[in-house]
Amino acid sequence: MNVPRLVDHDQRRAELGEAAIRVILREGLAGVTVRGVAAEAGWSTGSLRHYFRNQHELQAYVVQATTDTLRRRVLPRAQRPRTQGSVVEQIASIVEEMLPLDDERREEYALWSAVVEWERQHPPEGGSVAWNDQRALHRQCIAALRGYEPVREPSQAMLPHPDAQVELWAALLHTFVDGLASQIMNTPGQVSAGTAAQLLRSLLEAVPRGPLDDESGRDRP
Amino acid sequence: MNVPRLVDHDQRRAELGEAAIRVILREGLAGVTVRGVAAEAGWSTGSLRHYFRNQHELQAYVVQATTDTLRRRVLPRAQRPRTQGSVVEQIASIVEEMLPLDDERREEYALWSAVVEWERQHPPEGGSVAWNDQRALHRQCIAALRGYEPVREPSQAMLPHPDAQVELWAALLHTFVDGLASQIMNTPGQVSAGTAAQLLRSLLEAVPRGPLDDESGRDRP
DNA sequence: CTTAAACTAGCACATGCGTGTTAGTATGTG
DNA sequence: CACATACTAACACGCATGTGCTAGTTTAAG
Repeated sequence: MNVPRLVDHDQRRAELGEAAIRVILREGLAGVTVRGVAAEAGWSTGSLRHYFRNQHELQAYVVQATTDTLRRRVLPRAQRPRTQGSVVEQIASIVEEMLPLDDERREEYALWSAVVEWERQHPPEGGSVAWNDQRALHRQCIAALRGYEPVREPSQAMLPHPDAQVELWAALLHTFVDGLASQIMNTPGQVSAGTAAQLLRSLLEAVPRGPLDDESGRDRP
Repeated sequence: MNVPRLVDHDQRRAELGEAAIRVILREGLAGVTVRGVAAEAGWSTGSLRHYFRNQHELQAYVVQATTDTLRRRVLPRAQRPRTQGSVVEQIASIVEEMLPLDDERREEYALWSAVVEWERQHPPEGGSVAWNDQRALHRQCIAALRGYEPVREPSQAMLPHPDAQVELWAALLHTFVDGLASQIMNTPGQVSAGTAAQLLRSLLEAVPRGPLDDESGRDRP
């Protein structure tokens, strides 16, 4: 039987995905058009459409690829051990990985925004992936701030923490960080990276310490 | 001398502005196209372009009109006196006027978003009007929470408060409220109006009370 | 080498956009 | 009534988009 050239579809889609991510960084999710991505990848639209039947499929794939990329890049960075500075300083440096404070993280934030935009237009059934990931991260941070050991299995952080104060302050911090990121991007003239970092630390200082925490009075005489 | 029919340009522009606001509510600022607004108003594009030379002029006018409308609608509502409930409850009900908790305020939030989007693309020289208005509101709220009398002149609230803690917590609250609004709109499945209201109250409870406040221990036995 | 299948490149069509132009209409003064 | 002017409606052009279609090219089995 005759068999023609075979192409690894998954690999071609991945190539297209990378081109599409570059387009998102330049023009946002709305710029992810069939023509635009094909041009960015150096293909013709006809070729592209052998791997994505229409724009919707293309965007859906790109959003999925973006989510995976972000999870691989940001979450591990937030989990790398930090030994310097006070507890607040350590937690702050973790949370800052989610904030658009420099070019690299501004790019990542633009990618998160594209995911959020897509999820707003096409609500996923199991709830927002991006939101749940970020909530888990903040939950871990607040738990650490209150003296709890980090969980071993990352999947455990997806579940509510038994300490209700951890849940509450994780929500407060998560909301605050979202607002901080949004203000840095939308009104950079009013909120600089420096003020954002300061505000973050002020909020963390206000988190009530847990009964297990032995550093509550650390900086006081 | 012959004088043809005269039309009140300002009034026509205002008519167009109202149509454009309806378009923003339906499709966002990007939906404010010459054709789209003309159709919404029941005009032809040719007529519309006698009052707005191009799309930029149209959008600039609409953003200005929207800002004015919002200032007239939201700010006074936040200033109406509240006598029931604890201080936290009173402040919460003021701040909630800024949150997209019901259909009316969701509409207003969509309009604010359009203003922010415009200001991001065309940064105003004196800083973001929307941002400064909101910061002043939150400053007033925190000041009240710490026992200060409300200022007489609304323009005074645009200046920093002498109490540094007021400035700090106004910034924290402002950021938090922005995040809350963004989460309600972007991930409504995760953050409902009810949880948002609860989170707001939890944050307000955490604001340190000022030396002038005589209600600090109000709810304690 | 032949050939069937997979792939590629490009074109065509319909739609929607901003904007410029132009013919036609309404209106108030003379 | 006549007319100059403001206004209205419609069209035309160029551009970008999504999507369907088709002729040509590559590849590997027979």
